[in-house]
Amino acid sequence: MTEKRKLTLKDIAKELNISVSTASRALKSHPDISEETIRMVKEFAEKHNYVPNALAVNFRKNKTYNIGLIVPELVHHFFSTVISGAINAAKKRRYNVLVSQSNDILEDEITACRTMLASSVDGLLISISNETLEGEHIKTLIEEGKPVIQFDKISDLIDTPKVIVDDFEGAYKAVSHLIDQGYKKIAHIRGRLEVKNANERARGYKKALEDRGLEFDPEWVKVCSLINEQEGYDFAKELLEGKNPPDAIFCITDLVALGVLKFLKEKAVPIPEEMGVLGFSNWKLAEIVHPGLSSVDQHGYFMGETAANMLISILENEKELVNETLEIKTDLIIRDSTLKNPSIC
Amino acid sequence: MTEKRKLTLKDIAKELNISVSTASRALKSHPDISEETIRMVKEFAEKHNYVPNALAVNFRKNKTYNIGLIVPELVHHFFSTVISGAINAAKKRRYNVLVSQSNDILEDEITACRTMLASSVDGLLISISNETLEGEHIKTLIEEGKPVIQFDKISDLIDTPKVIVDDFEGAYKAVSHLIDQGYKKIAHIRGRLEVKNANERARGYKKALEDRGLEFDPEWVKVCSLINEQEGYDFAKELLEGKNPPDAIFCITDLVALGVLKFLKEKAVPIPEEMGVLGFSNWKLAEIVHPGLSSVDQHGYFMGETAANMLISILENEKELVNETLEIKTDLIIRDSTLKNPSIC
DNA sequence: CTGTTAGCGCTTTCAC
DNA sequence: GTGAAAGCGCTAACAG
Repeated sequence: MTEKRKLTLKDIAKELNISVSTASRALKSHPDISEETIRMVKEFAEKHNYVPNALAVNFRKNKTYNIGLIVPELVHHFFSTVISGAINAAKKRRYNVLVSQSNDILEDEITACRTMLASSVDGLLISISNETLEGEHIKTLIEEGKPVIQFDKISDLIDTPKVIVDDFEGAYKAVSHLIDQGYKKIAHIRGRLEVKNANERARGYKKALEDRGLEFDPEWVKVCSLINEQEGYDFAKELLEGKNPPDAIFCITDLVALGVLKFLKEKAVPIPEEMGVLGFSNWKLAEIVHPGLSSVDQHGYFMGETAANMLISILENEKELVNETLEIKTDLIIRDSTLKNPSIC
Repeated sequence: MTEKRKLTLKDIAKELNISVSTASRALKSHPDISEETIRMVKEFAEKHNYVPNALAVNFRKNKTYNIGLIVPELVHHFFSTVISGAINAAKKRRYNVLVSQSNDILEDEITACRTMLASSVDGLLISISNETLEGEHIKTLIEEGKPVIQFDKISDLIDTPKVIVDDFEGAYKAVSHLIDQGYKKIAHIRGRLEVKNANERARGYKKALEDRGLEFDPEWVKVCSLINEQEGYDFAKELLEGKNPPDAIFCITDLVALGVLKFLKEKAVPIPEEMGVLGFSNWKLAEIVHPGLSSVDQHGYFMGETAANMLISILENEKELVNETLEIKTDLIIRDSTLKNPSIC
């Protein structure tokens, strides 16, 4: 590194025979300073390529213009979409985003929070790990005066503003659509019992069945733990080979639905005629797979933007910190995997 | 925000009737300080939950322990994998990563670089946009004393250390595999002519054909611009309907290969028997799609780790800044889409 | 309109 | 072993 010593205000002041404070004010076009001095200083600064020392400014102002963002997994279509939205929103307001991942491990999440704090972000956006409950590490951040906003995977035990997807409504819409299409025996491959999003989706599923007076068989609810393709495949097998096989399967996420599709294709079950399949998240793969997978879009990009803007508004004191919860509505994306009866759509 | 005033060294010093410098040194177990003072200070700090003011430390040391990372696109399997690797590697060495994206737009990349500089990262990892050529904005960073490392999408006009994938070798191995499988007329749907990675892959393709004395027809080379599924679909159509249809297609990336597969399935061309299809990048979808898509794995996670470690080594002065280029070898992942002749594998 | 001064919190040299 | 003091670069209150 050439490490060309950087020009400071002091240098400018000395060079122009003015004081440091005058130079500082001139660069900000402070009203006290004469037009001429301002011009002179700015010209000099421009010419010598003066860049204020950000570290010093941050220190002085006690602000970094960095916000932290922690997700369970980075290589994940939904989360990377959220990150993308958050970064773009932050960029517009001259904030940078420090990204970290917990790998769904509490220990890693705690470390990430600590490093964030140490490298002094002004605030934090977090989607918690499956293992997080009380979130002492998050409360610590808040106590240190760093505002925190939770998004997507949240804990109600941690009192912060929240941006979430309306999972209940998404599931309700999805299952209602299956019913509209004429499916009568709808199964649900759900997520873990301790995870809020999974519970909300399951609740939406149940409610839709109830509201429409459809049969419900507890055997139709399967609980994933890893939430991967293999589980989808295995549960599809279990469901189809059970005593009371369903005629549609609503899956906690697209990846699981993919496993279901795979099993059905192997068994040559016609989709959507004899079995409807519906996913959640509307990943790229839902569009790509064959037949196209109907899914619930969670608007991840918008979620990222919203959470970032919320945080920045708080940081800029545009807005008081109230622990509101913002629910983002989902969109049902209908594709071939549930279009048994296209006319009804 | 409650903004509980933070404990400073001065507070500790006053409380314990020692000087600030002693307190500072004690916390670092400086050899000059007596065991007892060290114990006392540490105990007090622990008890009162002292956290050093990172801003002040950074300012003093002229170092932030943040590194910047700019990619063309965040919602992209390969890049998010790289980011994941970089973040995890950085975390191990107590660095944080500031992530930004250029959307493949030069203007956005310049802005990102500027904001990075302003929020004072210690160094930068960058994969440039398709529009970047001279990279004045990157040179500026280097002049400001911030080391930069280019990865994946690089420009030889910008003199920095680089971490890249051995695209030539990857393509060469891929095409050689097709030849081994008995394919004789191998087409290539390639990327843009101005993009280095695309050229390297095309070079590998050509070389493999030459080395094995296979036919080459210029009609077999199609140039993508958007590099998406639709282009794959369209070019597959063109190729199959051409005068001299190929019996295998090597695609610049998995997404394009997916379009090819789609067309072939529609036309009921048996894969791999009558047409081999090979992708590049080994995205999740290659594994998921049916039939499984053979692809070239670029080891994105390792690339991210490598680039981050390289940068941090420079920042920590463990290593001189030499503008070496590190080439990561690819792995050919063979799946059903090219397994015409499994015995040979 | 401009300069002087103090200080942000921490590290580090130098002196005792 | 410990303390005093200077200073990193910038901002801002206060004084003229």
